[in-house]
Amino acid sequence: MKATIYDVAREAGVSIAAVSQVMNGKGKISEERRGEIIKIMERLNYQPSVIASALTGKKTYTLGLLVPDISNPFFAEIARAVEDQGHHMGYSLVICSSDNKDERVERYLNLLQQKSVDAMIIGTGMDNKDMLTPLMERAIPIAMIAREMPDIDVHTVVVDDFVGGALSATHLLDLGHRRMAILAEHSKVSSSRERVRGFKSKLEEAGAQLPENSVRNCHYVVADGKREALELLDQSNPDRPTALFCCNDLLAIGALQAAKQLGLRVPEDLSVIGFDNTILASVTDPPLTTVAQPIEPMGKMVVDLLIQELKKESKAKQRVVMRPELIVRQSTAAPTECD
Amino acid sequence: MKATIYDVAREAGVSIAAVSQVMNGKGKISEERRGEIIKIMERLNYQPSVIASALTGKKTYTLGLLVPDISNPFFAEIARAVEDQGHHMGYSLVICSSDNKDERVERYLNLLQQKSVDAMIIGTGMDNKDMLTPLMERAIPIAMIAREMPDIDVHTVVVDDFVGGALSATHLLDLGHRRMAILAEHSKVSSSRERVRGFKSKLEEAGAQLPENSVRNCHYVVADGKREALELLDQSNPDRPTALFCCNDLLAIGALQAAKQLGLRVPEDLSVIGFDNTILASVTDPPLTTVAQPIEPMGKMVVDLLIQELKKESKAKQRVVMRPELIVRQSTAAPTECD
DNA sequence: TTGAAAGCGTTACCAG
DNA sequence: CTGGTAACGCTTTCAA
Repeated sequence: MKATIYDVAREAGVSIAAVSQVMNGKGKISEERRGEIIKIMERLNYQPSVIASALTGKKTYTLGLLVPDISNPFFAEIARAVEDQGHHMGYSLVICSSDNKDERVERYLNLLQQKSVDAMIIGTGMDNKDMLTPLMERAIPIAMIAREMPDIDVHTVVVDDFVGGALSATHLLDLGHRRMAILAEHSKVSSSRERVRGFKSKLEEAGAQLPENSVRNCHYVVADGKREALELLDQSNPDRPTALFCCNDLLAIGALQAAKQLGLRVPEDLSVIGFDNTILASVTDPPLTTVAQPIEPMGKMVVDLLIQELKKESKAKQRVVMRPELIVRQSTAAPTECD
Repeated sequence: MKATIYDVAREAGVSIAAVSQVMNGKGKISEERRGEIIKIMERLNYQPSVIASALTGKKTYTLGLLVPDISNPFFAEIARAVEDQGHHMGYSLVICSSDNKDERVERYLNLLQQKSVDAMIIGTGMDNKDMLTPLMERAIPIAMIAREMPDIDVHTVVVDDFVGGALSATHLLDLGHRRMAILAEHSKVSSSRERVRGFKSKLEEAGAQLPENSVRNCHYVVADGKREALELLDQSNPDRPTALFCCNDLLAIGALQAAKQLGLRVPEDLSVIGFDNTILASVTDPPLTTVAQPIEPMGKMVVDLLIQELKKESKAKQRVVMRPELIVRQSTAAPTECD
């Protein structure tokens, strides 16, 4: 069996208290004893039980990460950034994919609580904001990443989605597009809503108008994006858009596939713009113009915020907004007029 | 504060043992009391502490997943499959990215032990097989996924990598290629070694020969693949290969990028074949011919194997080998002769 | 049926 | 400095 603190104490001929102290560097122990004890710990290959120490009120050194889908490259990249910084600070990560379903969110939230994670990072949307109140009552630090929950006092790390949408609109307008449409995520996703808002606002500024029914809400998967794009690009529609703003790279890929299926060339016949700048954007055909989020800094930041709160070094919840950046690749170009 | 079993007991006017029993459905309790207690638990929003119950010898209901890099789409997809099945069985997942570095593997292995995960899923290679022995001594169930560790008695779920390599070779040979090269992963990765073996064996069967120095070991990132491909495709080389077999999709993407940079058309001037059939393969330019692994069944299988062992329902370690499938897309074609 | 009590492995307080 | 010892929240005998 695994060696316990008792084994070490017995072997060293001291009390468990002494052993505990050398582990935590607390209390006073003679250098001599300390050295001996350490030697014994090594010999026995003693590994203190996180479980036991957590029970006495200490931390579990575990963070929960709730995202819609870890197999979505954007969230996988977020997870990696969070994992790295967490690991760096001595924390490990349990990941949960919610599929944007409230019931799954709730289950996972409960589970993570029962497992006493030290803090929670939430990158998934949810309709019912009350789901977080139990956590807040229990004073479990919470941070949102790439997503917001207004009216709730938690840390938040986001990119300026409004600006990201605006950036895209400006790019498309500059290129000469006037008839555009949007592939948005599920309406419960705050970031997507903001992107749409930013995009529209620039359009209005420029006097351009979105045709009726041209903002499509999709679940965040490729198939949905494709289906909606297919409808939007329906040849029989005289007002067919010349450009599509997609609220994430996956949707953009769906749009690309739809275009290919319809025999539309990108970017000649249709411009497509994505969001997130995941690895996908760099490998598509053609490579995707997209709005980049600074994923790594964002991941690092949430962890820092949370750990700071855990150490009680911080008082107020912070909201940090990072700058998006338009990455122009080859899926956007001036529209070729042919009406 | 959080309600404990004591709160419930006091409120219900019973002993904590009674409460414990209704939670675990053990022992005998009158229906009457049972109902009351349940009511109280709900009223108090009581959530038993996994930590505490784990300390008394029960499980933590947590699985560790060790992969090279969670932001690599292949492993992200694996993680999702594992998470789903785990969640289904009541387990959560802590993920660890090793970057294929033994020191990181070791750190994580220790960490997961200290946190008392119930079992470990390993999808990362390691040089030093002894790292697993402490786990085995402590009887922590281990399963390898998409990777093997010979000489070690653990569950293993892999695709038949040898066959996958052979499939690729056959495809390329049928197309008429004779001069080929390979972009392999780090030599410590068993799956990659097998793929190379399978590929070579078919080549030899056909009397084709790999030129000197044409199996390149790369770390598993795109940049490496590109750099090596650049060398392999060096124009000044009269024996420049007409086809590249890449041991994963990421490497294939690197090859695609190298080809583009050199002005080589794919598949006309160069055929490229990947492995894994991640989402990446379907979106590249051109879409990638690749060998598919049944990721979801594999993820489900490891979890089942492990849980089965945890329940002591199983005796021997199993090794399950699944069938790879060649997915032909547009990155492979007959070579155009021009020597 | 029910409850008292002994752990599980640590931490932390408090006397020596 | 050092060692007892009471928690921590739950499970599990063992009596009653």
